[in-house]
Amino acid sequence: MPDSMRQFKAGIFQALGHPTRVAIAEYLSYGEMSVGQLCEKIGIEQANASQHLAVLRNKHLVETRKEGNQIFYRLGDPILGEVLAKMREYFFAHMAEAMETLRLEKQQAKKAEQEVGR
Amino acid sequence: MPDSMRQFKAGIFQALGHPTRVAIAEYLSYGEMSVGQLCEKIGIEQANASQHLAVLRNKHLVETRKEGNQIFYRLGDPILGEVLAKMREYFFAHMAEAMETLRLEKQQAKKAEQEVGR
DNA sequence: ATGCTATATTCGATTATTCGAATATTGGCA
DNA sequence: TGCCAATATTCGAATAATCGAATATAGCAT
Repeated sequence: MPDSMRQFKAGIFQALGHPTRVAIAEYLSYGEMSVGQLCEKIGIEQANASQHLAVLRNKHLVETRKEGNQIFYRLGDPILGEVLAKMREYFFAHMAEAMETLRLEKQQAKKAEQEVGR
Repeated sequence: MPDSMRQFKAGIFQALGHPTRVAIAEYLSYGEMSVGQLCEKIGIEQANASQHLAVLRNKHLVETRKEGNQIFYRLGDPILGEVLAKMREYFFAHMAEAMETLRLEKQQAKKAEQEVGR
């Protein structure tokens, strides 16, 4: 496995390595959506959505369709939906640990805050 | 899907979002390996390997076993191997495009270098 | 043309990742 | 005990990712 392939795969993982982009990918795995719809569902600002969509576009993970004023996004390959499904499977298998991880991270964030404020 | 779950998933993708860590995960998907073996196979320095392994450990993606002087790593859950397999599938389906993406990125990197040097 | 709506891009400040170098830890062995 | 090999951690500098604000573009209606 040459390094160029690893770079390619890592690039895809990295593109999915942000909560907002996971949310986008999951919504799109159920069907296409306009940018506005994604913003509303996820609860993010338009510019921010565009930026995250640009990341996904640059890796060719999503494709677009123009309809009048708006742009509809969809997953570029259903395999990505399967990857997300695998991750869901993993998530449920590790639910408890997941919660623990998140708790610890939140706790550490709080501690760091305190240290700054002190 | 609450945001905490997305954070958890994104954290895992992000952990896999580096070529070296993809390499580590792929080697481990075939069986356990000591740190030294990983270093040799991948061609990285010991300290660097330890840092990347720490990232994977923090997300509980790998587990360890001590044997005398050395520490053997393995994937924490075979589902991860399946995720990697899906990615391999994706990779082969998009081989040509993958090469193009990498070419473009390399090209842009070169351009950025020139601009700095200028 | 003007204006309006949806989306994209650029900019700058902040924060997070990454690497190598140096240092620490741990286990076995003389 | 002292030493060596394997692994981990810390530190600092360089690079990359993130966000909001501002600005740009494109399509449609009047």
